[in-house]
Amino acid sequence: MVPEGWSITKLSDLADVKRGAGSQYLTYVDDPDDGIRLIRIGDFLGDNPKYVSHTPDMNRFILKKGDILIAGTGATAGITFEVPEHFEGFAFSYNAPRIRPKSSVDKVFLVNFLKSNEITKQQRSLFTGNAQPFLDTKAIGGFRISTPPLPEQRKIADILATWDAAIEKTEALLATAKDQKRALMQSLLTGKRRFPDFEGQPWKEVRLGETGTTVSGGTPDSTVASNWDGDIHWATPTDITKLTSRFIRKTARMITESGLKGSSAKLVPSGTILICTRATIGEMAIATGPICTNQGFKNLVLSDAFDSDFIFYLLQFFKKDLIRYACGSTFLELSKKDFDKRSFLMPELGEQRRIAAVLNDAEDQIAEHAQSITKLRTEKKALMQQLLTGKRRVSL
DNA sequence: CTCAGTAGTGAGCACTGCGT
DNA sequence: ACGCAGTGCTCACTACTGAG
Repeated sequence: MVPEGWSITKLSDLADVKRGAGSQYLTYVDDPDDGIRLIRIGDFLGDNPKYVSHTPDMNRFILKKGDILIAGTGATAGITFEVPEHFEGFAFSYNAPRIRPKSSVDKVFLVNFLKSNEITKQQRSLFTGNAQPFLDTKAIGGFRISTPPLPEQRKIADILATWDAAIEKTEALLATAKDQKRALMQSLLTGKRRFPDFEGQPWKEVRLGETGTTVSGGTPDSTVASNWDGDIHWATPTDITKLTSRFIRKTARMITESGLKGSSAKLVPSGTILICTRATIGEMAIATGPICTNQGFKNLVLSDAFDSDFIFYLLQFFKKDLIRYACGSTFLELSKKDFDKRSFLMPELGEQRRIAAVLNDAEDQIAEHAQSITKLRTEKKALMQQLLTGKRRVSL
């Protein structure tokens, strides 16, 4: 159903679609000064700069403000990326085709449409390639965009832009909150700043092994079905890296009583700190209930003299010191012996709790902002669905 | 015949599961 | 605790195709 006054246009009529520089054009250089930056799919989400020499051939592959890039292959094929201002003048790679909007379409409207469900639905059927999904320029140019007249496009773009602005503002608040937490950790966990009630009380050097019991984990035999899908939480490092808070409440896989008994996995109580010590080193979480882990962990079951939140923040702050002692050729691993030996200066329980309370507040602030961002994103998505399909019309 | 664009494959990397 | 096997992902090489 096309809303009244709208038309369906192929992307190639609204924008110029070109693949970027293939390997035959690329000469990589080590020194950024010797060339220009090449933007690849990996640069959409994180910075992974690579530089190529700026030969005359490369002039065709230079990004301009307002360009949109799309992942042309791989698992992320189809996701789009707006070229930020500071990417202007960079080159783009063969696997990251460029979409350059023409003047007949509102750029912001188009960007939003390309990010909407309307496009992802179409894309799946357009992928070619057996081993890996591949989007050729013809397929990209064939994306069907339903467009209202320009004034309506602009109005929709304006509305969505205000949501983007709100998201950006909250992201800035989140960044500030994170900075503040870092500063608090720096001053409170090193004893640089003390609370008046505790001033003068010395901190003691404590080995991790002395804070409680260190328990490792294991994997039940995966060929025995009766070991799995029980009601005991069993964590792998992936469960930890996916967390958005310091607490772990559930795990992707669950094991049974017999799986627990038949393996070296051991159940640890609520309040235990689970620390990844294999491949991923230093990621950690606090258990909110009985849980066990695979062998990639050292789990710290604390004695009464230690506050789990405090120890969590302390280890998080001194993560680098844990990583430094990890060794291994295939991948890094921190042994139980080395883990237990690491020592840190710690105050008495009362001061631990006081410090933890301040850091918990800072963490709550961060979580609050992160939640607002998620909420704003969800709301924007719902709004996009309505506005970009013409289900909700704007008044001009 | 040449070359730009296209399609497919595999190298290489990072990570985790699991046997020893 | 150690290291191999397997998986998933991105990047880049290479061969093919068709236009000029």
